Amino acid sequence: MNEIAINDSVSSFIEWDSLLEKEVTFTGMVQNCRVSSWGGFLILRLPNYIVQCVMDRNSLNIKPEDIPVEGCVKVTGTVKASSIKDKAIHPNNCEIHVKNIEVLSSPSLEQLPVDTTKKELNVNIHTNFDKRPLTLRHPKEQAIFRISSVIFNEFGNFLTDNGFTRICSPKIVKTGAEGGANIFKLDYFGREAYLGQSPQFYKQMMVGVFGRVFEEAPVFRAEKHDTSRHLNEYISLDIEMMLENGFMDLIQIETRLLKHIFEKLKEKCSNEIALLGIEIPTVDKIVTVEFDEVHEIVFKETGKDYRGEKDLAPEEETLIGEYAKKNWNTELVFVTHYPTVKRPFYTMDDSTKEGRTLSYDLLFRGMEITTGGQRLNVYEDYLEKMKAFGLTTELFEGYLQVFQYGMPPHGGFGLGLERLTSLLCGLSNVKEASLFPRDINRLEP
RNA sequence: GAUUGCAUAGCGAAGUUGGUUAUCGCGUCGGCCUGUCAAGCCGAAGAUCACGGGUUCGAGCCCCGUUGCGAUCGCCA
Repeated sequence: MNEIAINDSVSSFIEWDSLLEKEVTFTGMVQNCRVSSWGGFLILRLPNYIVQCVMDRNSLNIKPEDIPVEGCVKVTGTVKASSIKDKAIHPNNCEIHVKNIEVLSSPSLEQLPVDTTKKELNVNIHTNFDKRPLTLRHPKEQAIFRISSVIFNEFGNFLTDNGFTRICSPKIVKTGAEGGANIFKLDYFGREAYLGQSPQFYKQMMVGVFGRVFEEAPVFRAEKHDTSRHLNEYISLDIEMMLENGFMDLIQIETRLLKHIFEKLKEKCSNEIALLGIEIPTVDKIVTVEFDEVHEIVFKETGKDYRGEKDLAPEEETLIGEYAKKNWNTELVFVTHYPTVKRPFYTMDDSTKEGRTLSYDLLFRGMEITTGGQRLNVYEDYLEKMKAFGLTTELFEGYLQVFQYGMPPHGGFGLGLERLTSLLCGLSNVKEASLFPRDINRLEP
């Protein structure tokens, strides 16, 4: 038996200012190594930092040219003040003057398949994904996923602070949220099962327990879409809550949530924001527009007549995004009152507007990032609506039971993490905001 | 499922009307360089032009097929 004292030796946050002129030892990966006759510069990738080391050939135990890019090294040296221009390097106000470098490991390849040492990665999206374990090491790729990580965390932090309880619903399910189409089938001990396309049923059931719940988890879509805004597996940021004032409660809380996330991004990701050269919006108001109004605005502005269409075309979303930026000074537009026929059966109709629902999409920079709305909460209403939609109730018994037990007025929304990340980071394809994207062609790495 | 485009060295690209040895940048390798920050300078190696067939005196380039990939639509977040 060994009794070991607990310490913080694995903490990875470094008080650089307090280490000035002091000797330090760090283990890191070689991001880049620029060799010169007098020595050179070693750019070292540490947890949370990319730090510059200075090598003086005369006082170093090894030759700088023997240090391999993407090798792992243990360096010992003294922290000195500095002023570094490279935005990928942080901290940029100090550097380590090294005296000892131990190479712990080296790549086994003679030549790495892509060059991660330059300012831009400069690869096709296909190569980028094929060589993902390497390409993700590029500072700009790292930045995307640090931003994604903060969004994920702050989504949970904000909701937890506002009385929501985190839930983890099953991903192996008996039925999909829409009735069984376009979902991945799998063998479950000889029975047919599916990968969950949405936590919808479970988060509703949990509203009956906690009143306010959220979940951040993957969902699976078997649709053969092949576009720059679709993934077959993505992270869905979901909430579901009791409503006091109808579905406007959802729009209020989503706006406050995004405001919180954006403010935290500015606070925690200033290096990444500067490196990517992106702008995080300031949220200071809510702009809503009814579904039918969007068709009218698009018609008035462009002459393109989508009136009578039961959904928004991607072109319309882009146009209304531009229009909102120009005329309403906002990048976030809530489009409300979508047609009943285009919304799932659990969506509540607006009793004052024939054929329209108490639901909305949130468009950010002209792309849909959220669908939300008020749900039916009376058992008989479900039976009626499902009949009208041609759905049999048998497959949904496990779900529908909750409405027999009594349910409050409630609603929720789902936010696509990769879509939000890619729009914030100015990426041209949502897959670039997925670590290891799954699309119609890609199953690995 | 539909429309459209692309495939040239490890990576990213150029290649004219079909014409001799396929060009450039990065990376790699060798040499040089006292502070870089997409480091710099000199040199070298590296290509079955995706695969199969066809037209032609001659194909990276034109045609057909196959495979792989990108973009767009439907659908969605």
